[in-house]
Amino acid sequence: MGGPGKAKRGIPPKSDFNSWYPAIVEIADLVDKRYPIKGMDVWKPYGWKTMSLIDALTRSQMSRTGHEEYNFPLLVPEDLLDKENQLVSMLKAARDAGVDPSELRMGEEESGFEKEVYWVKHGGNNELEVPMFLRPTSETPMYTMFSLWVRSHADLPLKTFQIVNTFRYETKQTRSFIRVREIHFFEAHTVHADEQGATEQIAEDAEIVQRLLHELCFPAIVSKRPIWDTFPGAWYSTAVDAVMPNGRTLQVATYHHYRDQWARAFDLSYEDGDGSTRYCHQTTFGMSERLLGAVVGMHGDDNGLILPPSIAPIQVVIMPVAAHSDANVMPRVSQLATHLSESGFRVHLDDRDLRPGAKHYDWEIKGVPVRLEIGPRDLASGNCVVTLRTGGKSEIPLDGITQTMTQLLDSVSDELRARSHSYASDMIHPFPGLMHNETGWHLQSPVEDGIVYELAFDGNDADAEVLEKTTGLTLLGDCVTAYDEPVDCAVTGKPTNRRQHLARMY
RNA sequence: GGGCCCGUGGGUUAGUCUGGCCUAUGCUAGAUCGUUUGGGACGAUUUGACCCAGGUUCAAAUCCUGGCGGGCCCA
Repeated sequence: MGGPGKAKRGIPPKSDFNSWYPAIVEIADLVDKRYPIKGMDVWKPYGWKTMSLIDALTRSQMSRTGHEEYNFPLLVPEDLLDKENQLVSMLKAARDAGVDPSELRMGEEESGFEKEVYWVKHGGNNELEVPMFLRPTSETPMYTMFSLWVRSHADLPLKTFQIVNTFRYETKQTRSFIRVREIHFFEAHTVHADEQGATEQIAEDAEIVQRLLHELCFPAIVSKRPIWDTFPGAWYSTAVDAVMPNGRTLQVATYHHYRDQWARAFDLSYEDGDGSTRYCHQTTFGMSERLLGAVVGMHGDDNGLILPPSIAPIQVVIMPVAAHSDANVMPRVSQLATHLSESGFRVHLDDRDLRPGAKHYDWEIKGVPVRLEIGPRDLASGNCVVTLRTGGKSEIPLDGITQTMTQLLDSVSDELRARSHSYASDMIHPFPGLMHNETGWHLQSPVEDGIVYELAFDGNDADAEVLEKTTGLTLLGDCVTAYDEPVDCAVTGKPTNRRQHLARMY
């Protein structure tokens, strides 16, 4: 039998997030994890459509802001890495010369991506003279070409993007959409005449992210990463972190201001109006299927996914009810499906010969925002029965159904935003504070699992390590919304407006 | 980087410690037929598994070694 309280298709409760998440991505038919390579899932049609709709939102933002889509090769010859290494050592020299050593974290990687790339060393049976690697990101291949394309100030700004697969040889535990080896990656790369142009681009990126988050219906913490977490070659990096239900943060987007550091390494320069040669300034903006991971984690519940209407492959599922008892039901239902579909909604007609309950559960697991049913009773009354995935069931008139549908979908989006905003802010608590005595630094009260802590922090790297060591958490960096009034720094005690967060990161 | 655990039909699970009675259990999913159908239907029939390679042994799902795959914890 199985009453209402029973486990449904083996979905663990969402409160057990570490079990719920991996189960739901497969039960909802987003991916199949059984492909025999760790961290490489098969995208199934439902998951791929959802991701494609996220990509479509991204593409529309790119088009609105004048970026053009490119598609660069997957393979990169090894010798191009030399330029990247050159850049890293240049930066290191610059740091050693001019940067306060307290801002540097010891034992930093010098080799960049080298340890986490996949190598192609053979062509057929022959060993390649120049080995190639699979792109972990596309700075190297793209900037090689940019330096050929950019000649004069008239070529600038160059605003490009691509949505491609990138590869990283992860050795840590992988999770669908969150930590994978083949990454479905969006990367925008722009080239500007000067620092100001690049800075404006960063502001545009920030705005694009906010628009996307609005459509995906969840909030995020936007922080300028600490120096030691800055992307190699970047002047500074800004990261967008979603707070997942278990309190861990998930970095869903980053944008980097490179100034002219990469341009110097790749000899990317242009002739200015006055005939002088200048180095370009660049930015990068990256996102991935982690956006989908955040959507899944943020909105789902014990019954399955809940997809925001903006990216739901099926926005409304229509099903006949008791069609066996009235031959007029089916024609009416398919007519309605056609009507809604022609009005621009993503519609699915579920005319499978199953009992209604079985269908209901199917579409709940898949997170379809609106379900619409028509049976003999509705035929008589001119109504249909509407159920929202966020809750609530009502009868509505079939007259004016397209306007009603728009409102219903909007109300689902609004409800998702309200839920995720209140949930995320519930998970952010004030930092309990530190005290110092002869045995060192101690927390004034222990940190809880699954909580993101907010604090004022104005210290250097050594101070940050105190925070990270005592809490076991990671500092996200300077939140873009600072405190209005100065607050005492959690370590140094100096008043500061710098608002930061400590969290366990994915 | 260090430590620990696991691998049985599509999914999940019993059996592994103590080798034989395993021709491998339950649930779920799948197939066929019939009865059903406004929130997970029922009956009958049926398909389907010991990760791979070695080793120990009269005998290996079970013990040993390695590989591959998966998971957990700590820095």
